[in-house]
Amino acid sequence: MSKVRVRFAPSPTGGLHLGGVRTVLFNYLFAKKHGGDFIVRIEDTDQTRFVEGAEEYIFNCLKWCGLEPDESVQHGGPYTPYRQSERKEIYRQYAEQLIKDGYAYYAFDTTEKLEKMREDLKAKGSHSLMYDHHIRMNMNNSLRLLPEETQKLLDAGTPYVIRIKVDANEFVAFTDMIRGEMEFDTNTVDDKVLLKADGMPTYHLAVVVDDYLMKITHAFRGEEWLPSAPIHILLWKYLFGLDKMPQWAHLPLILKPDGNGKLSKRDGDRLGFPVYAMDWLDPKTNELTKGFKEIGFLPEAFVNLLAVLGWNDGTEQEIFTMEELIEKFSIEKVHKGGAKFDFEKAKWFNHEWIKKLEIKNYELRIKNEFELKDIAINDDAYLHKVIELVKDRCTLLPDFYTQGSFFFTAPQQWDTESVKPKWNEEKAAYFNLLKDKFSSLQFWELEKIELAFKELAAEKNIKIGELQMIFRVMLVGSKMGPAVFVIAETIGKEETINRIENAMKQF
RNA sequence: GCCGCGUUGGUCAAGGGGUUAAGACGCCUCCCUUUCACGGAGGAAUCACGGGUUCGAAUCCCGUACGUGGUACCA
Repeated sequence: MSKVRVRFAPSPTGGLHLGGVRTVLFNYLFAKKHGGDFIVRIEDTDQTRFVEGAEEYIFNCLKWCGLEPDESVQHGGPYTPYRQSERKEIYRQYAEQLIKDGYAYYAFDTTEKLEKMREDLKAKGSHSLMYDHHIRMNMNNSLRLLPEETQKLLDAGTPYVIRIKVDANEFVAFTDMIRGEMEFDTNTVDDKVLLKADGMPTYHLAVVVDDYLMKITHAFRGEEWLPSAPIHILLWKYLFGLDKMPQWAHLPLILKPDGNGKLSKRDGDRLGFPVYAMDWLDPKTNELTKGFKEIGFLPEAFVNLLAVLGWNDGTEQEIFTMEELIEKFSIEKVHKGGAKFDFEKAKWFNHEWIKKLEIKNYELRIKNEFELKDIAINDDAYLHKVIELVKDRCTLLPDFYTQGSFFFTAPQQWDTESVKPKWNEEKAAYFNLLKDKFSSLQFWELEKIELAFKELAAEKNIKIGELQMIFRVMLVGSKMGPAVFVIAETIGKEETINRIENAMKQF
């Protein structure tokens, strides 16, 4: 098996959204499955959009998901530096090589000139507004200018960009691992900028140069890159040779649950669910965007739900561990079409994982949920027992508080609405006797409690069902929770009696 | 506008010439439980449209519609 390297280039301009995590995940699964290295490289070629702290944030998200890279900006690696701003000179060198070989050229056009060019084209009714072979000889670039003129402009320090020279009437073909044979007509691609006026490369140049230097064999990215794939193929052809080019896979998009379009941060805000893996605080705007981690998702569930959004192993299995995903993942089975994100189903995955996962894997986080609400946990074994009792009814981690708080603190409010119609002298007498009967119990065990309760009910000839409901409200405050005798057993004899007494004062 | 990609229930999806067109989420009904869940049993709901090819099309081909992405000195 050949060595596989995969690469992911998240934009460091903000949080890490679902689509981004899924791209990394598919990279990761593929690399692990084929025994390859997994590289994460950060794109920071646009300094105006770069946000401080984004790299660390991305790595924290990946770590939480269990997708730690073998090589990265943070950990260092054999191909340092990984940060594009630190590789600036490398890119320039290749851009100039292209010019020398006649595959690229200097362009001195100002922004205003370019705008005018596009307006003119529009006015003429042209279908395309591209800077391409049709118009390049009308523009201010080294193809039209005499060599001396070009040199003069360069010497004078005139701002310029380097553009790729795309020839007309050619076909560029490549095989996509998901989509199969792809073919593009070069007449539909323009002379893209490779090196910007500030000396930074565009994505087009950087991705090709980095993939070559870092010996990338497989490159996964979102479908939005498909239209610019021919530029990348051409650069490979001109610079390093097509035989060294990595294999491409263009992943489908994750779409909004309602309406249409790519899922964005705004949709999460609008529809009330997170779009980022973890909380992201934008240092520029001080705006906080909620993350899946913080609203109470388990990383196992998060990874699972992302993996099966746009991929399916052909069986009915839906719950996968990371190990299973690595074993069963196959890039050919990734879908071509985008998928709408469904938060209800996402929650279902979390519920399944809460039920399935060993408690010790998330016990600390539950403890934290209680402590946030001022309930101190000092008995781990007791907490363990409570988790076991309520986990079937918890979807998100904070549900453990709403479902389990009464195991730690006595109710302050009671559902008197439900109790009142059933409450009378007879029942009051029953519960007074029950208290005595409970306190005389030598062993506080489930069967003994239940037996005592039922015996007394039979003796007094009262329906057990009504009594149970009242008993539950006494212990819990409302009509919820696990079996009532289990609750009584768990909170203990003394506490049970106290709660009966307290509640009776209210009824 | 131009170019690319896509389209199986409300959503995720299996199936890729002959199937009663799987399964999951959600929804509804019932059972369990005199609580809320979990669990169990059922139910409603789908091949975008129009032409071909074929004995036969969800499946292959061509159009159309719709969606989506690109069309930046953003990635």
